[in-house]
Amino acid sequence: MKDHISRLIQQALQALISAGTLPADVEPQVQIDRTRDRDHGDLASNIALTLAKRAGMPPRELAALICGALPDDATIERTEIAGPGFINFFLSADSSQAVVVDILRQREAFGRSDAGQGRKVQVEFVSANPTGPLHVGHGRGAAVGDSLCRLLAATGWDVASEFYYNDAGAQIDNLALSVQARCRGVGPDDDAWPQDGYRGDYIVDLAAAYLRGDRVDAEDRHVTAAGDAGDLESIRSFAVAWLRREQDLDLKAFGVHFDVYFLESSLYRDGEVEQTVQRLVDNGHCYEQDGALWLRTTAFGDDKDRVMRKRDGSYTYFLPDVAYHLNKWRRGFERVINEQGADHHSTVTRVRAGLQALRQGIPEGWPDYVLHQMVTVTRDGAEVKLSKRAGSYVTLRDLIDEVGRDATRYFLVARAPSSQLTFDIDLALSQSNDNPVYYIQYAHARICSVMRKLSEQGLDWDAERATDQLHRLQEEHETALLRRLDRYPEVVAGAARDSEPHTVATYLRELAGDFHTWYNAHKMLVEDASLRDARLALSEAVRQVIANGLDLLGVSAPREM
RNA sequence: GCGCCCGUAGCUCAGCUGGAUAGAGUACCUGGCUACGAACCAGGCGGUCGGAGGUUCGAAUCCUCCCGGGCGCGCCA
Repeated sequence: MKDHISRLIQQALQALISAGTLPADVEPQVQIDRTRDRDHGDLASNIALTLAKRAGMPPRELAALICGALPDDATIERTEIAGPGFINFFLSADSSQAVVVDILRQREAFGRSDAGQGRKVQVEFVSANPTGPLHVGHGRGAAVGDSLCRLLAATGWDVASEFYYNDAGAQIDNLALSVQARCRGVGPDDDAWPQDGYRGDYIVDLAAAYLRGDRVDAEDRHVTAAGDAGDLESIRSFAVAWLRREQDLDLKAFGVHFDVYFLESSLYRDGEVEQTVQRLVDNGHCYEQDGALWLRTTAFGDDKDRVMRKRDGSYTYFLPDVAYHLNKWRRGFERVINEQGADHHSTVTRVRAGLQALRQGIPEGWPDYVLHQMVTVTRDGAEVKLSKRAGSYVTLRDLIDEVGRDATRYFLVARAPSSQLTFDIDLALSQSNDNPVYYIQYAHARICSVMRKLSEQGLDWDAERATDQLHRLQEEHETALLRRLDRYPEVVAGAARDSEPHTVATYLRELAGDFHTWYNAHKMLVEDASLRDARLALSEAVRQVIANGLDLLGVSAPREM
């Protein structure tokens, strides 16, 4: 609807330009806003305000000219010039109810678009190293990243999700040593326990599984334990596979899928790290100092230069990161979104600087980053900091087990990633209207239930009768509900464009609220039977949009609760 | 000290690339169940948008400075 009005204004402006009223070189960016106040109509444009100066006339005068030049169109009931020069559009009743027909025709496709035009986008998220169970922060990354994938797919992008992990660095050595110590009966509090060794009960389970000679089949690797506590190499590969499997199970329980698991070690194996160093050196951006090889990232906006190759000859994590992103670029992703915890924000400038230094024609702002802030978990008003299994942090598994997948996903995605998030376990558990996810799911279940009950009484609604009655849905609550439904495609498009899945969560809470309000005012059986079909059609449209929206968040839409 | 994020109603948070009288939930107050889901609804109370300047027709939104909180500043990842 917004686009439609926008086109009409464009036509009016063209007409004014042809008539010589407006200079020919104006390039109007027509902006249409939803009005907040019903008195201001349905849609409003500030076009006259922004063009007034160029046109050399007062905004209200220009607004009147534009209104006069608008082509005749059935969707516009009337226009009004208000305030400093806004043009308010009052849409005809028929046009606002048309959204119901649209939704019922398009079903799952309602809200989807082809904005991405099949272009390739990659979303990398979670990317936890296999040194322990996933924690709440990973959970936030998983919820946000997966919803981004769903949103991008829904808006016409060719999406690939990816999980990147380091299976060979110092952290993994540390893990292997911890498990080895445990295999030998050493405890975390003993003197023989490795420095900075991993604590947490999972090390105990891991050691036991290793000694038993378990076989692990993870998403991307399969390993059988040697069972020999002296074989550190074997322990290492087993521990990595074992923890990867545990993470996979958590992600699966969370409803999150990855198309590709990318190993940092493969960059070394395939020579891509070496090639990257060589190219950087050849491009003249490197220098040696204190026995290390540095990259002059300050030439690309970083605040200090970075070491690529340490004195001992090994590479810092920074270099494989650059090699990894070059690899992504070569795979043809014109858009890449890296979803990470904000504690890694310093890598953003660094990786982009490294990519610029490669001179491969990679755009300056590539790749995109979505950085999420910290998550704190509270119960009974106090912060929860520990879990038995992981020791020092709350695991994703803890939350899924305690409050369920749906509530966990909703809560972790419902806030802007840039804001810190407090996960209130008591709220997530409560099955009441306090809890937004239950409130939304309840609306869906309630509609299904109503349809079932009416069907049992032989009162199924009829699409033709509904279409005939629709124009009579003009009561205040129904108008609000219809307007809300009409906004859904814009919400989805905006959430995908700006990488802000939380706007979908907010929208659904509001839609559910509008529905409950409206429904309670119009019980279908007792109210005007001549409107029943239209009202049931509207209910079904609401149900469909809730289902579509929840699907984008990876939250289920239950038919009964 | 430097960089990034945040500061909006008592509380938890929205506020769409600047737009009209700043919104929602919750809490609190007042009303509403012989009804297809009351897991609900109607109304009320509640904010100098952290502070001060600036940009402009217009600023919670953009710029500068200050205050407060978080995170990061390693030849760790």
